[in-house]
Amino acid sequence: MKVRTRFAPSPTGFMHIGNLRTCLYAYLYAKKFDGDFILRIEDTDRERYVEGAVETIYRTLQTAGIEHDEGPDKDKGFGPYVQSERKGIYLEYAKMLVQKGGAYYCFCDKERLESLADENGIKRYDKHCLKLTAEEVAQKLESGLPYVIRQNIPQNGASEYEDMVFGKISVDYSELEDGILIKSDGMPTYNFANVVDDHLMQISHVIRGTEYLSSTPKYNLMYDAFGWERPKYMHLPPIMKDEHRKLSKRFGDANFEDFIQKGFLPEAIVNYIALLGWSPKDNKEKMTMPEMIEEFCVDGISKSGSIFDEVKMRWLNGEYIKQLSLEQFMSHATPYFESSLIAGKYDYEKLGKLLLTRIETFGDIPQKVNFLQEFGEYDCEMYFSKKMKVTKELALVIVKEAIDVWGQLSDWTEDALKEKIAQMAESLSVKSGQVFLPIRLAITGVASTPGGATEMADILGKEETLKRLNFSLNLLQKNLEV
RNA sequence: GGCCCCUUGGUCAAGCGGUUAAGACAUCGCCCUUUCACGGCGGUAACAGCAGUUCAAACCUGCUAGGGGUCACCA
Repeated sequence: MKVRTRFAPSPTGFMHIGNLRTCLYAYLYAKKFDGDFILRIEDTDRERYVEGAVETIYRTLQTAGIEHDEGPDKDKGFGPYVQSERKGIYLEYAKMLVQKGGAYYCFCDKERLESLADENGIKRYDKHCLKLTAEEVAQKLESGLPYVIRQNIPQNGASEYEDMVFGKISVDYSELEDGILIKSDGMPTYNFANVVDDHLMQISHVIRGTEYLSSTPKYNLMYDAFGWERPKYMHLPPIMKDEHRKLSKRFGDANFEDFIQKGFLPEAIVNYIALLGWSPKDNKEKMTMPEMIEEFCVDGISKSGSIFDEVKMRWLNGEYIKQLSLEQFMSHATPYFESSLIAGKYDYEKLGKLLLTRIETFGDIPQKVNFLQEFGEYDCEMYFSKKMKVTKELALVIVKEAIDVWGQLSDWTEDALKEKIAQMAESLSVKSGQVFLPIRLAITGVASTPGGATEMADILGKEETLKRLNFSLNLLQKNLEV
């Protein structure tokens, strides 16, 4: 049988990392077995529908590098792929299920349903309308009474199935409710639509979150009642925000497009989330999509939830950035230079060369380069370095010397600047590191810079460099007087 | 609360009855480097607890604890 998996999001907003991972695994599994990956839009809840959400789904899949074989935009004969456009199909099948005894019409109103609440406030339907005779049902239908169609779950027994990651799952029928299959607005609920669609679309493997783990027996009951073959199930553990909370859309957590905005590379995000809840046999961490497809395997999927760690994703992203060519790097980086304080000033490419190995996300760029524009009072304690044997007193001497020596320099190039530093070190009889450190600090005012003293001086230019050296000289003098 | 499921360092995780219990991120230290980084090397740090099965248990069983999921005319 051909492997066919699907990703079936509901268009209720953006795509968070958890959704994307489910989608990714479904894709990887299908591709691993040369199967089809289908995109289906589950929009049966009209109240939660969010304008533009479908576009977000397409966009996200595309930038993530996940290509669907079938979907609303690619009908391969199993469409429509949007549930709201399949309304008639569900009703037809629901009626069929009623015929087979797997479902029944229910006319109970809200008040009656409310009265069913037990001491815990949990309402369980009491099969009240199952007792209606065919004639009574026909009569009520005729009179235009609002109705729903409910699943008829056996009173006794248990349902069992084999989940690909969790193994044997068994649930007692008594735990299951006669859930609504067709709502009073004629739309199916997820519970019904997913079963009908998965069957009609010949989905072989249902891959979704663990929230469905214990309701799957209900779906199996329907497959059985219809006389359909059950699909294989692969339930995935959740991705957590922290120890207790799941990543949630509602809270605006871990939105894929936000990360792109923050300067993450899509490949890095996809690579990272693939590793949340799954690990390849050889424990390799950095993988391309084809490699993931090759390596993907169910026994590598874990059963417990994993906490989303942005720090590690940043690291991985940094690894991806480091392998970019300067040209590729610049095309990503330029917008971030443009949004920084140095927009329109300085040589982006010169900075880019330095930044390439020094940032983890492109979003780091502004704060790494802002000092070029923003220079003023800073903490003189930074001059003190036990390791380099630098003190504020020594720094003062060196800055003074630099103003003198660099000030006379006409050939403002890195090489020349470097040469002068060597000279200064010699004439002051200190190590060159003891010269570099104070100068770098004096012209930048920050502890960590995208490059060394001469690189920074080169980028700043002679005039600005000298201006800053003088400013720092002053600052140091004042600081030492007190 | 009922039911289903889960539990290896701070985090992601390997492990499938016999291991000095991998690796990665983070953290710490050292080295490299002329300063910022990159890089290299090393350290700290884990089987939730208790019983049982077994010559032998992180791996099997049971209980306890903790955590998650579910119990909608949401998906």
